[in-house]
Amino acid sequence: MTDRPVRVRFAPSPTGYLHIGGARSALFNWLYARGHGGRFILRIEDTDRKRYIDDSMPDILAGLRWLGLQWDEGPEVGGDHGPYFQSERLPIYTRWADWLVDNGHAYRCYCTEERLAALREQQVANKEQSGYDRHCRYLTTEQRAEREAAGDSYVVRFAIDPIDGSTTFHDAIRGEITVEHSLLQDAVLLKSDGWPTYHLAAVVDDHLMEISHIMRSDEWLPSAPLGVLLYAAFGWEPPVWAHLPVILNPNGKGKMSKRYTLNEDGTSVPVHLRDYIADGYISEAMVNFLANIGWSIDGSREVFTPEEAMAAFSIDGINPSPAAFPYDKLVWLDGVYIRELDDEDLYRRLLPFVARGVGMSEAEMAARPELRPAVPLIKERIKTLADATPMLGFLFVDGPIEYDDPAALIGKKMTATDSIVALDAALAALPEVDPWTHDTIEACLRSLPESTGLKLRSLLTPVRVAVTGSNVSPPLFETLEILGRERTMERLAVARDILRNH
RNA sequence: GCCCCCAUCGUCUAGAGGACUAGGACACAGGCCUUUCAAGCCUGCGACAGGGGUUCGAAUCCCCUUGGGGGCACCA
Repeated sequence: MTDRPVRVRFAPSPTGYLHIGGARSALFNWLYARGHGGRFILRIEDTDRKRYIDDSMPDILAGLRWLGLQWDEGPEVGGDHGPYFQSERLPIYTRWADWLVDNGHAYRCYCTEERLAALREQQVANKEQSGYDRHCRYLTTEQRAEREAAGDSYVVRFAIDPIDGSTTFHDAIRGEITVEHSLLQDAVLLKSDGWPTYHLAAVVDDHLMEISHIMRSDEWLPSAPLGVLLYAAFGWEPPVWAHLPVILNPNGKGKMSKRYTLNEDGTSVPVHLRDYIADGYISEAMVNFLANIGWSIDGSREVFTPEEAMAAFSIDGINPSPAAFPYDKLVWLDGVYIRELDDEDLYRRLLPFVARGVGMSEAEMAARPELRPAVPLIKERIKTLADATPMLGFLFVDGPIEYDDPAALIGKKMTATDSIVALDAALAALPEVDPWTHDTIEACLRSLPESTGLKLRSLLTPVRVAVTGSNVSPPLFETLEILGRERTMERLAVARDILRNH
């Protein structure tokens, strides 16, 4: 069963934005395809018209592309096993549903939703096992004809056989798994609107698209035997099954929700890939990070390329246990990748983030001279692209900057007078600096402690706060060079005056 | 409630009966470096859920308990 050409798929349903867990499933499939000379197929499972969301599909495609998970067949790419939207395959499903009915593996069920609801209610009240009672499975030929003549709507249900049996199949990650048929019910295959349910559509498509390995989320595990039974009823060669462990909330409680979840400290952690993109994580780090959840390249490496991952990836190397989302590691890893970027690359990625952060257009930001030289200064200080804005915002203020708390101008273990002395000294010395470069500035400021009697730290703190508005900043001398002499002098003077009137 | 799955540091993980004094990473703590903050380097803290077996020998195999997760739709 593994000697078939490798063809794997990611089959999202356009009912929401690309979920971080979905992204991981896609990545694992992609890694497997790439590592085994196989094909990675993208199929859109849009058979639920009630939950369909318009901008979901574009988001999913954009997310996969952002991660670099190019699909070999699917939307916008085509392929010879299409169409790749289930909504365009309806005749195929009805045809195979009819085939099952004709061959005694499925039957038409005319039960109304009201009857089903009442049945469920009764079962709950009697504390019986809930599930369809197979009422329509045993209808006589006459009864069926009557229903048909009346034009009653129906669904097609799979006839689980035997009713009291069980099905065992092999999961490539967990080994043998057995499920009692009583849990499976006579599942609906075709809804009354003529559209297929997941069970029918996925099996038919996986077969027709010649999918060799099904790697999908854990939550399908209990119903996997239904798929196995369906393959058997059709007489088709089943694929290799592998159920990926779910990703839990960062606190380990419950799977990552559909929307937002709480971090240990009560802050929210995004669950959609688009939010991570917006927060300034870079794609290379995200791919590496995702590959480390439920799988590892070996016991000692955390950082590796996609090429290394695809070469090493194997299904039986997947850890079967659910994993809490290691958010802190993502932050760290993103910093690692940012530090490895060359300055020009990082500049290009930073541009839109900083522009938006300070309220400029990208064109305006691109025209400003400050950002490019500032990149090497913040490279090892940021964890995400978005971190750059609070760190560099002061460079893009043209007038005087505001100090939330003038007391910040006074360093620890310093007096207001000390700060005024420091600022006056800088104000007096800096005009002499020529040319205005970080090392001439540094030489100038380093000579000041001698005349003022202040320590270098005490001298630089008021200058730093005066110029950047914060006691945390990029390296000061380089910062002053980028800011320019004029704005530097202006801010020092304003700060000194504030302190005098303080 | 019933069914399925899972179980190594706080977290992500390595480990497929002897190489385990249980390795790596994040986080955390301390130190070095230092113009702030980072980055970097060093050190430290820290786990085989519990109980029974099997075996000369168990983190590794089996059983039970406990805990966690998932599933029981005309959703995927």
